[in-house]
Amino acid sequence: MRDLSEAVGIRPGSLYSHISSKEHLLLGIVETGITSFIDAIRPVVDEDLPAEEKLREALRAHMRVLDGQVEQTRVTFHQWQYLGPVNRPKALAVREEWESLFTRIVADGIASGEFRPREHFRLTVLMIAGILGSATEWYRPSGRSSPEEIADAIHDQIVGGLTSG
Amino acid sequence: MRDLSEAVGIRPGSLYSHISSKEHLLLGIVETGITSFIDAIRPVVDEDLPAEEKLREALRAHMRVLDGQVEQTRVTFHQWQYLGPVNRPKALAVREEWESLFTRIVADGIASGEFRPREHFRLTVLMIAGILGSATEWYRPSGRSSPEEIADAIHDQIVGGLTSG
DNA sequence: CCTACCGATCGGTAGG
DNA sequence: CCTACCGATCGGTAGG
Repeated sequence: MRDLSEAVGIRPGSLYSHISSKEHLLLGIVETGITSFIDAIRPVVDEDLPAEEKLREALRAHMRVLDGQVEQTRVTFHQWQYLGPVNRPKALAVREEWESLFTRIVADGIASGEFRPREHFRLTVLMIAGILGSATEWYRPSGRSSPEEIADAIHDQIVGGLTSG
Repeated sequence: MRDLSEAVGIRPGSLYSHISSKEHLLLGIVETGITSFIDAIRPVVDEDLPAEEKLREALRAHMRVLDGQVEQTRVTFHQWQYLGPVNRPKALAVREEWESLFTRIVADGIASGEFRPREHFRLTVLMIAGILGSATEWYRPSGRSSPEEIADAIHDQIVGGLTSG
């Protein structure tokens, strides 16, 4: 909180006329962080597109948002676990809403026959979420690959695998 | 450190006749943690097997080690970032050694023609690492799926993708 | 391994 | 938004 107050140019104690507690501030960062991903991806999910295209556009939307807020996303994806028993469930609820968007894309794709049926279908979603979560760590906005290039490489890997394409 | 001392049944200050500092203790946990994965996976990489089989066995080895030490692995994969500038590079070096095992499997598979060539080949390794890192969060040893089942589902997804198999 | 303690830092508040 | 401060907790040490 001292670092924070210095960054915004006020005294440590004065922060508390803007926020109610350190933890509530963290919750806010996490909630608005995930919400920005949800807002970017949901329109894609609602579109009338083949599942494969939907997944590609959803991944692109994700990477574009990440590109614009890497630091907040690092907090969003990894620091919610330090919330207390009152606020952690709130953060988890929003996170599950985000995950459910990918669940819908994959489930619809299987239902329509575009994707092959999978025994551990929930695992596929966990893997996509895991890849995007880890991308938060290694993605650099200043890197040589654009958000879209990275998104398409992820898409290609998830859809085509190592053998086909 | 107070929690820790209580858990082992000695006074807080007495910990320091066993360890030199809190951070050095963390480094030890991280280093031995990753090393146990490396030790389990390296023999597989050195075997004479098709790349696809190598990847399957490496993933199984990983999930078996994870199954035996979930808590230590959570520290290993996520808490090394809290090490200072002196010790973080040491932890990163071991982590990169772990990652390099998967790099070799994928690179060999591409070289032998078993896997299709990929533009962003390093990305594939980052995705595998990301999936295994996230598995640390959702894997439950008491769950209905064995380590091998999970490993094979991950293998199936990475190799076959969503469409072929 | 214990007793006793240190200085630093933490989130947060009272009163203006 | 500031001054001034609180009690709690932190990693760690001296001396036995």
